[in-house]
Amino acid sequence: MRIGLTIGQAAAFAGVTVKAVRHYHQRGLVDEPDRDASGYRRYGSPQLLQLVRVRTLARAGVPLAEIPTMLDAGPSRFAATVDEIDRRLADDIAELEARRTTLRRLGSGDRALLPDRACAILDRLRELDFDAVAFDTYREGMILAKALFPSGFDAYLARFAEAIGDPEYVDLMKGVWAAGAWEPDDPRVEALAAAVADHLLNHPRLTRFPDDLNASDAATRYGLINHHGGQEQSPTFDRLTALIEKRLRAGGVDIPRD
Amino acid sequence: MRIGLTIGQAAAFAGVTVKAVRHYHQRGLVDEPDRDASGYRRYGSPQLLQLVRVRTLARAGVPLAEIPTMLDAGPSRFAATVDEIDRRLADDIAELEARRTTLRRLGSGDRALLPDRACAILDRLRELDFDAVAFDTYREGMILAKALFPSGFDAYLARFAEAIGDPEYVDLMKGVWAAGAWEPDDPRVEALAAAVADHLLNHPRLTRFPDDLNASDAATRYGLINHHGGQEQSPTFDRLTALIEKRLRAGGVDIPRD
DNA sequence: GGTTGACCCTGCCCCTGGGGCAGGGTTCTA
DNA sequence: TAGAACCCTGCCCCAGGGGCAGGGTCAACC
Repeated sequence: MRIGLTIGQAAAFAGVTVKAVRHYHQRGLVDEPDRDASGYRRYGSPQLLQLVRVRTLARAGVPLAEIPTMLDAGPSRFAATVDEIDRRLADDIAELEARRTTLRRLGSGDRALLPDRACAILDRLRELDFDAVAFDTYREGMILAKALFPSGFDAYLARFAEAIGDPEYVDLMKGVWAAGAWEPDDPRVEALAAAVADHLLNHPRLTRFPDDLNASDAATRYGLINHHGGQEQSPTFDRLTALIEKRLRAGGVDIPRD
Repeated sequence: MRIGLTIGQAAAFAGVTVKAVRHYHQRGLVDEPDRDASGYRRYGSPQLLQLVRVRTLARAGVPLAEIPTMLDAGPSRFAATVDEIDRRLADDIAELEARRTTLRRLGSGDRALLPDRACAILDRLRELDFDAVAFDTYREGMILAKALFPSGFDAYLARFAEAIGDPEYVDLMKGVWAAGAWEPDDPRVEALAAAVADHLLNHPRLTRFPDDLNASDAATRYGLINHHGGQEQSPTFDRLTALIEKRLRAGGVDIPRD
C-alpha cells in the first residue's frame, strides 16, 4: 500500500461496486485519481468525496447524466432540478400503480382485455351454455372488434346484448355452431340458413354495422372480425355462411365482401 | 391492399408502435404473419389477437421474457405469476418512494449525506462564525469519516460536539485556521502549537481515536480524513500540524503516521 | 405517366446503470 | 514460493424499444 485507497476499498467505503466506480469515471462523474507504479488507481479524499456525493444523488434517483449539472448548480437551480426529479419519480410511481391495477384485472379472466360490459355479455354466453369453441370465437371477436372499430364498439356490444336477449335467435346461433359437424350437403343447412336470414331480416337492428364502416379498409377489418375463428375451416360452415349472406343481400342488407 | 392489415395498421389498432411489433416478432411473442408479393407483412386475426394480448400483458408490467410462459400457462400458474409480478411492482414502488424521501432530504442541504446529529453540529459551526473554508473542510471531513469509519462515526460526532462546546478550544481552532495566512516562520506558530497541544493533553477525550483504528490500513484512512482540505497546501499549516503532533506524541498520544 | 409523400423492408447503433467474463498483471498472506 | 485476492482493459449482455440509413412499394394527384 502506497498512498490512497485502491478502487475496491474506495468502492466499499462508498457503498458501491467496483464496476460502478469505473462506470462513474467513464461518465466523468468522478475524477480519475492518480495511478501508482503498477497502474492501479489510488483514491484520495477529493475522489472519495465525489464518489459519496455521486452515489447519494444516484441513489436518490437522479439520472447519471444530470449529476454533473446538479453538482455545479447553485442552490436555486439545484432545488429546481430536485423538484423535477421528484415529479418524474411521482409519475413513475403512478404508472407502476396503474400497472398493478391492470394486473389485478388480468388476474380475473378477460377483465384486462375487455370492458366490464363485454365481460357481462361473455358471462351470459356461458350461462346460455354455448360450447367452448363458440365461446372462444365470440370472445376473440370482441377483442378484435374493440381493436379494429373502437368507436363502434359500444354499438357492437349493444347489438350483441340484444342478440343474446332474443331466445329464438340464441337457438338459431346454437344451430349454426352445431352445423360445423354436419355434412356440407345436409339438407338442414339450407333450412337453417333460411331461418337465420329470415330472423335477421325481421330484426334489422341485429345487422346494423358500425358507423365507421364506411372507411376505405372497412371490408378488410370486417372480414378479420367475422371470419377469424377456426370454424370456417369447415366446408359446411362456409356454405352456411355463404347462403345466409346471399339471402341477406337479396333482402337488401349491404354486407361488405372480402 | 390485398389481404390483411399492414404492420402500421396492426400496430395502430393494437395501440403500439411499428417498432414494438417487430420487436415482438423478434422475441417470438407474436407469430410472423405471411408476406404479400412485395414482402410486406399482412396481419390476420390470429396475429392481431396475439398482439393485443401481448400488449396487454406488457403494459401490465409483465417482462417480455415471461409473456410466452404466461400465455401458455394454466389458470393457477397464471395466477401465481401474476402474484409474483405484483410483488415485484410493489417492491419497485417502495424503492421509488424511498428515493423520493432521500430526494427531499437532498433538497435541504447536507441532510442526505449526513445524519441529523452531524447537521446539527454543522449548524452550530456556522453560528460560531467559522469561515467558509474551515466550514467546508469540517463538513467534508465528516462525510469522509462517515464513509471510512462508519462504526466509529457516532464517537467521532460526540468528540466533535464536545470540542465545539468548549469555547477555549473553539478559539484555538479559529487560530489554527487563521494561521494558514501567516508566514511559516512567524513566531506565533510555535506558541499556537503549544497552546493547542496543551489543551488537547489536558482534555484527553478530544484525542481519542475510533475503535476500528487498529485495522491495518487505519493510518491511510486517518490521513485521508485529517489531511483532506486545501489548507495543508500552506507550509505554515503543515509546520503547525507537525509541531502539534510532535508535542502530542511527546505527551504520550499515539498518532498514526501516514 | 411522372412525381410526391406515406409506407414498408432490413440492419445497425443508441439509451440506463451497470453485470459478467476473458485474459493478463500485481500484491498480500500463509 | 504458491495461491488467493486484487487490479487492469476491453468486450458483450440485460429491457424495451428509438432513431437512422439506404432502399423498395404503393396510392393519389397533376
